[in-house]
Amino acid sequence: MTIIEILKNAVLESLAIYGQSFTPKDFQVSETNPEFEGDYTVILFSLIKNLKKSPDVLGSELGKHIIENNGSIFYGFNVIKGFLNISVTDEYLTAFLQKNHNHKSFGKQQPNGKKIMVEYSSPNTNKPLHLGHLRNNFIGWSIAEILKANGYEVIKTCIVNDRGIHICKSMLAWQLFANGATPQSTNMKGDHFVGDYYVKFNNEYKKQVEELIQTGRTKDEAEKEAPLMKETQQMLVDWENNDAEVKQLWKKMNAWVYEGFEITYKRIGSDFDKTYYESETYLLGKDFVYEGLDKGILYKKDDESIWIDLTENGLDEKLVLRGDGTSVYITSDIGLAKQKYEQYGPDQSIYVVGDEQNYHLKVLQVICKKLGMPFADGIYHLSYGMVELPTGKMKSREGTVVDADDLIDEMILTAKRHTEELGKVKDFHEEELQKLYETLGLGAMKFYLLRVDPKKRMVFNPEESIDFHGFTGPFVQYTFARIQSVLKKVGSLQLAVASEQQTTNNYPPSTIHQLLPLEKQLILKLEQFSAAIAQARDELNPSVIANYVFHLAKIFNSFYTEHSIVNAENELKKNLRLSIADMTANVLGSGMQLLGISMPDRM
RNA sequence: GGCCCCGUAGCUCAGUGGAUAGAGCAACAGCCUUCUAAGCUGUGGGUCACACGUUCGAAUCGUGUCGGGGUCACCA
Repeated sequence: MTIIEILKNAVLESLAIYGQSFTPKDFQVSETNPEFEGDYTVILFSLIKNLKKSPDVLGSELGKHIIENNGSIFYGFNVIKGFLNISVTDEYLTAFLQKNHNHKSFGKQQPNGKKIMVEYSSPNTNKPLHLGHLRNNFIGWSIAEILKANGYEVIKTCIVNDRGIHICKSMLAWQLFANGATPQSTNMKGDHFVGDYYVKFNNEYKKQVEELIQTGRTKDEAEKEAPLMKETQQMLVDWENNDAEVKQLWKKMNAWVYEGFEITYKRIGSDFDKTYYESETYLLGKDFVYEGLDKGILYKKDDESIWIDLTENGLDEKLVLRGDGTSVYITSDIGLAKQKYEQYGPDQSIYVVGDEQNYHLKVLQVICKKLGMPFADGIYHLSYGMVELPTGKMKSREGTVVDADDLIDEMILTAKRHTEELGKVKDFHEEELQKLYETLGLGAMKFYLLRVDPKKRMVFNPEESIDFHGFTGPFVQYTFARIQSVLKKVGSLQLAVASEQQTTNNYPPSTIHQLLPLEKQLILKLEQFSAAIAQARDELNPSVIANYVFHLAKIFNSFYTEHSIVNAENELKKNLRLSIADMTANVLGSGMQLLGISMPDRM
């Protein structure tokens, strides 16, 4: 149990003396504002109405009662206006520290038997990944880790959008303009190579449309009649008819893209337990359409197309099958959702998808519900905001995207520059250096993208490079490296002995009441780690963890500057501070691991 | 136009019913003979878009206005 939970229970027990029943939701407990004495605060306003007591009287009575019955945990209180401020005893905190400082998985929950699927990443195979994909990947990966830390079994999945008209565009452009060039012959990364042909297509297509408009066509007509568009559509038809030549080209170009993606995914540490390919799933979902038709949930229009009416849900009428019997996006998505459920039987299925698809995901869930799918209620759209540039949205077609590979390179280079300027690791071998640059560069980038609430849009300014100071990944990594340095200096042997002494022989009573403010603050903060993990799960929000580790590191750095660990006043203090340092490093390490960020021992 | 999201310091963001609204960056002033200065300490910086309302108490909840974005495809 956390201290806040203990305090809440203590309040409830104390309230029982008034003969009324209360629940934990009837009052709030928060951290005490630093300007007042105390560690945690019970807010009394919501209670005084029912009890018809003044805040002062209620606060005093509660405070007294809580301390009488929980003397080993709480020791002093004051009541100011409607706030009851209570202090936590040093005994409790030191005992907590002794018990947990060496506990590597502190804060994490035991398996709870529930299974959650997390779908993220979902790239298109016609262009390389950009900054928006990075945000998606980092959020998805981190959410999976956070769920695991809360005891869930997690299956990470990815649906690759490897077919459709947009894929044919780059295929056609390659056929027309490449003269047989390959990633090898041009020495390019496969996904970038293919992406360039997608851009090429759009440029040429635009020219054709403009020419047609000059001959007097409307924009709509021109867009439909442009030869490139007609050829693309023909190619899609050929693809669906299993035309050998088209399929072969498709396979060849997709292989190039996968090769490129593989490199990027490996660098950023994204991985999946199961990858679905749209080319294999796009035909799914037709069976339920005919079922739904029989049940009268769906209806057919004159042109044989099949629809569902969602107007009673505040949505529109939605097409689920074209007149020619082919699927649309929503149909295969429902089919895939069903397949995922049949294959893995998750209790919940989280879709990490951009907020521009809010409507689509809403429709998906509503249709599944109407069709009586058992997994409908478990669908959850983790809707994250777009990464925008100061000039607005990133648009592939206008070349205003921040390329993922470029950004990663730049981050690693910046890490290298900082490291060389500081010159602290001159004894590192080339391989160690390279690893360090990656750890720091990726750490900075992941932290930057995860420290913001996923739901919110965020602005990235390419002119200002991502920082390595302040509220950043490297700041937390630096704190960790400093601790490692201290622990190394003392030697792991001594630390082991120290912790053994502490658990077998308690501190003499005369010394335990003397935690210094920063020591106490740190232990209190460490104690809140499990609450942070739980909050991150409740909100499906990695930024909770980013904020937590930053604040912990911040307090530690103040402590580190203020008090010497190795040259502490006496052996007891030294052991205490070593335990604090050790536990801080452990918690920073597991917190950052939840964000997909690794820690260097030196930097 | 309908529906949805957002508006907090110069910039990027926390805070979503509690005490005098916080960080980081940027600016300025200090701190390395002592465990890593990618650090620490301090200063300045706010009409929480605006108005009205609910409440003992509102950045937080409600209504309206203004501003920004998304979406409303037989694209994915």
